[in-house]
Amino acid sequence: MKHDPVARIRRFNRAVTAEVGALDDSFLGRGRSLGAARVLNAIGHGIADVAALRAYLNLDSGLTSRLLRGLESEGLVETRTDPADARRRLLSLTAQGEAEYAAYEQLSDDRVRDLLRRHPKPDALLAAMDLVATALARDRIEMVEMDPRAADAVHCLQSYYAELARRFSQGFDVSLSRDPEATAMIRPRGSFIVAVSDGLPIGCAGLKGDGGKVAEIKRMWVAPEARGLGLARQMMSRLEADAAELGVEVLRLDTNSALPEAVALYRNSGWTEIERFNDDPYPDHFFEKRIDARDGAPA
Amino acid sequence: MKHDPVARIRRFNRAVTAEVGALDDSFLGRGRSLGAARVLNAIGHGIADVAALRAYLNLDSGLTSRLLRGLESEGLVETRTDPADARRRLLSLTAQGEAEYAAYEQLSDDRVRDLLRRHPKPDALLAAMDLVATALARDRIEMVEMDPRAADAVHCLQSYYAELARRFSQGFDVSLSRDPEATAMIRPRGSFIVAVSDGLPIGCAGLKGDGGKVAEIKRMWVAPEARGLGLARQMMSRLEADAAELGVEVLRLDTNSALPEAVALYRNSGWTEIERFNDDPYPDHFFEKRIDARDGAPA
DNA sequence: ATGAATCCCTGACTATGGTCAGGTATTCTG
DNA sequence: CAGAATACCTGACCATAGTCAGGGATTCAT
Repeated sequence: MKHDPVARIRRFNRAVTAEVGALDDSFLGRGRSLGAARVLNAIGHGIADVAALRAYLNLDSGLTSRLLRGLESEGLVETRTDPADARRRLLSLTAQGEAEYAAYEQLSDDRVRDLLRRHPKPDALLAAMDLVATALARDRIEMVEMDPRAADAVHCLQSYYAELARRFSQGFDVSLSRDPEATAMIRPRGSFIVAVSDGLPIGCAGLKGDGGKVAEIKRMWVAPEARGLGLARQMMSRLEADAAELGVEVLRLDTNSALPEAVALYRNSGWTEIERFNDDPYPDHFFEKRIDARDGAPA
Repeated sequence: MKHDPVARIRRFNRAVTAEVGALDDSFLGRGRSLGAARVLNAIGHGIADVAALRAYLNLDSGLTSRLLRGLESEGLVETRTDPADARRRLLSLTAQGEAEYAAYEQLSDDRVRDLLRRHPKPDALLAAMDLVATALARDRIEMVEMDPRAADAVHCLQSYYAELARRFSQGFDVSLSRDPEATAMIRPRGSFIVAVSDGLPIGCAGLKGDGGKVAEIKRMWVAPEARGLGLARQMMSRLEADAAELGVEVLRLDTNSALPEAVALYRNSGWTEIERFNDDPYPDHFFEKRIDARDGAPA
């Protein structure tokens, strides 16, 4: 078969390899080796010491030193010993290094913008790229606990509200819903989890507590390109563990039949349907789950 | 902005680079350098002489020779001089080479199958990959004239029929439509064009003639992931040139209002709407275009 | 305070990919 | 048929990426 999945993915690989190669070549056009360019970029991206640089680029210690010496002698990078630990060395770009870094960024930005500008459906292209990137990097998805007011969290919450507005026939207005105050989803009262795939936030879920034995799960959302990977379940079990740690014994949540995937998830992961427990206008399904107190850290 | 298009595409690049790198590493696990592995694979894929190999892998003549000598001394590749031109050398795999080639194929197939098997929506993933690959390779789309019974052409035609069946409220049955005989779309009576992006056929269009001054455009189709790139227009102008070469003076075509993109294309590219000229049950719009006789090759 | 661990460096070495200048055999062109 | 062009090869050379052993400075642990 000529148009089977394997042939299609190989075609994808060839296209993408050619693209990456072309970008590398344009980097080479700036007269520096790829290794040196990668180091310069890493430092520009905020890698601040030699150990972090080695880990980030997966380089041998000797090679790292040599590349750094090269960039130093070009006047692009400065090193100084870490005042906190004189064995360590801190890295920074000189003014000239910043300029070179900006030039590299420009090269890659130009390619990206050109690709998008020339495409008839840039949004569809971006969505497709997100889908592929998430699929390829699915083993490297991280669950990060953060303040729900942090940028990545806000990004997820806004996507969540936008999706509700799309799905609910009557629309959705956050102010009408019982918006949990941020501090109720921060320790010691609760917690907030964001699923991050290589820097891009692709899902969130919050545990809203008041210090008592009952807490609520709120704001469960997974980006469209990441659905089906079991992320909701993972975030949920993470929140259950957090709840156990915080001494919570009963979890509750409300949801809406316009979100059938969510209702199905709760039904088959140990939740029992209960009576309405609030007067929020949007939800029409209510669930409860009793959790085992685990060996959580004492408050 | 953190979630802007540039950041998303860079994330895509990182994910894909990591994937390509991992595949290269697994190739390296077979104890051969990447260059040698690439040569072995190219020969396995049917590259049959040294010049084609150089062009395909974009290698220097000296390097090519050295890699070939290496593979020869390992007993994986055989070379013999081309009987038709004794300066040329023909390449082939030995039995052992075939086995090694199959092992490399297996490595890459395994990764692909694993990716698809683990993904919740393999069809969506493949469609996304096709979209990205087509966007990246859009400058390398080829217009190939071929027999409408060739595999790539048949693939396009079947996709076309399937799409009509989906779009027409009454469905679509090829046998009811005036299916042009293949030979009417082959020179000297007509021609058939397939748009190919790195091996994948992504569009087709046929010129159906009878040797006279009037011919018809038939079977214009563009794959969903390639729409908006101007392919239909390109194929059309190619067919017009072919028609001029074949001495055709008037082109006609029929189409259906369920295909508004097509109707719009014809309206704004020099076609005039005319009366129904056949009794095919499906079309409801009919167009005509007078073409200039060019300096086409005399039949 | 002393030995172990760490961080980073240097110097020696290797494999690989890549370039370049010929060189030989063959084919094409007029 | 002579000279130009083509196809492939060899040998010399280079830059880069990468490995490895060891060494100096510093910090940690007991």
